[in-house]
Amino acid sequence: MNNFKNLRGTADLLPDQLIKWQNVEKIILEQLCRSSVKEIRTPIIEMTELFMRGIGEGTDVVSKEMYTFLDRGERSCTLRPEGTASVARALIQNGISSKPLQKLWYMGPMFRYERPQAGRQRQFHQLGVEFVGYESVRSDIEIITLAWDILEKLGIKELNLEINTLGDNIDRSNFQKAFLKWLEVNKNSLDLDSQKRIDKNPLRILDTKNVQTKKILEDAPRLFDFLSEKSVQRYLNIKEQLKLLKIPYLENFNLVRGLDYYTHIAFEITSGSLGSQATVCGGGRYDNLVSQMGGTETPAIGFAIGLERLILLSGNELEESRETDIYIVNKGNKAETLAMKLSRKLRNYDLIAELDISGASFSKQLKKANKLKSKSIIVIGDDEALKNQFVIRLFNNENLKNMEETISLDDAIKLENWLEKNLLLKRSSLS
RNA sequence: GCGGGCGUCGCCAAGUGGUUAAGGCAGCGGCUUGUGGCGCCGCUAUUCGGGGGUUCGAAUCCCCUCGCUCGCCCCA
Repeated sequence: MNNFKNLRGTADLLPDQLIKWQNVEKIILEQLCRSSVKEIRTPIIEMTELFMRGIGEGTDVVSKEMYTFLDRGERSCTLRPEGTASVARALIQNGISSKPLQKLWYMGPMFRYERPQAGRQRQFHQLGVEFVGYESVRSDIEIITLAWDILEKLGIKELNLEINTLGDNIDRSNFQKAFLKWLEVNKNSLDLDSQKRIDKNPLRILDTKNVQTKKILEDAPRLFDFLSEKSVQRYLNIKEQLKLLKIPYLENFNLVRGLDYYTHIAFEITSGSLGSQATVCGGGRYDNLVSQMGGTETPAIGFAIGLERLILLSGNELEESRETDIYIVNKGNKAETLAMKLSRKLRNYDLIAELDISGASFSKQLKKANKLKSKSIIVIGDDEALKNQFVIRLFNNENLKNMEETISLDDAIKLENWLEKNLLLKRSSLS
């Protein structure tokens, strides 16, 4: 067993699985298109510095999960762990002030160096959507609605939307001061993990999973009490609009999220049926990221959906692929040439026409057609080829001996009539 | 980084110290070289993740190692 294997935490996606992926992606893309969100593609590797500054050095993602290496020029490079920082970089670099309002999406692989487990891999895929330049509450709502609708269009049930607000920078630093004071007093009652976070990233202590710490935190100062009037109003406004749109949500004051750049609204959509990796979508507002990275002051909001988890949640009705319309059985020199010409012709009708190129016997080719559940077959041997003809026949299991028809290669009308009658080909698609 | 579980054919899977390692699915060939469902017949692991040890003898016991998987942390 000295064969090659894929790297830990990576996965091959085989043709059978990809049917579902493609169907899911198609539904997503349609919804994005209808919402007038445009695609952006950025490189999957960036200089390490970008993520350290963009995401924050104190975050878990940066401090212990980055897939980082030196390239041949000794530059530190990192496989992107998420998309937002790259998008911000790309916009700044390409002149954000000339296009101050942009609704963007991207889809592709992301990398996080962690121990893999159910619903978590080192290479995984995300759909990300970013509304850049938008600061209104309506853009918050539009983003949440878009995420919600995509999940709904995919037929996913039993989802929970959790929301929280983190306020703006000033709110947060006011809270942090008070919180740190409280932490000093209560430090020793916290679990070890949380103690370590006091210096690195105190906010994250809020969403600890440690039951003991959770209980103690109940007496800690609350971020919400430190919000300015304006921030509170903003949050109340969001809740009101969600109610108007009948999008159910839960408030979770401990929802902090792992990336440093969030401000105001933060949200997650989770599903109980995903096991311990419950989050399928996470997002929030990041009004300071662009300016922090050297761009002009630009508010923005976005979310990311984990595609692997999404696939896990979507129903198996999405596993069905388009069936073969016509399987072309052919053998013999003349027949093979004719079959090639014919297959190209048929594909112009937007039919799935599979040309058998195995060279196997007629019997084998027919068995293959049967296994593929092809709706119809065409048979061409040299006998037919000599007369420039082929035999076409419906191919279903109820009637073994279906009526077949012999058609001349040049008789387009007869062929089209047959296709229209038997394969429900629409006249309008004929060319 | 830390815990638990598991590694027998492409996939599922029996075997738990004794001559040739069940079976099913898939694949290939045939019955039927030019006409498909079903059926029947045959083929497909000198080898049990890898290495070492114990033993007359190991897939089965011991040690090491690698891999997978689930959970913790965190996230998509």
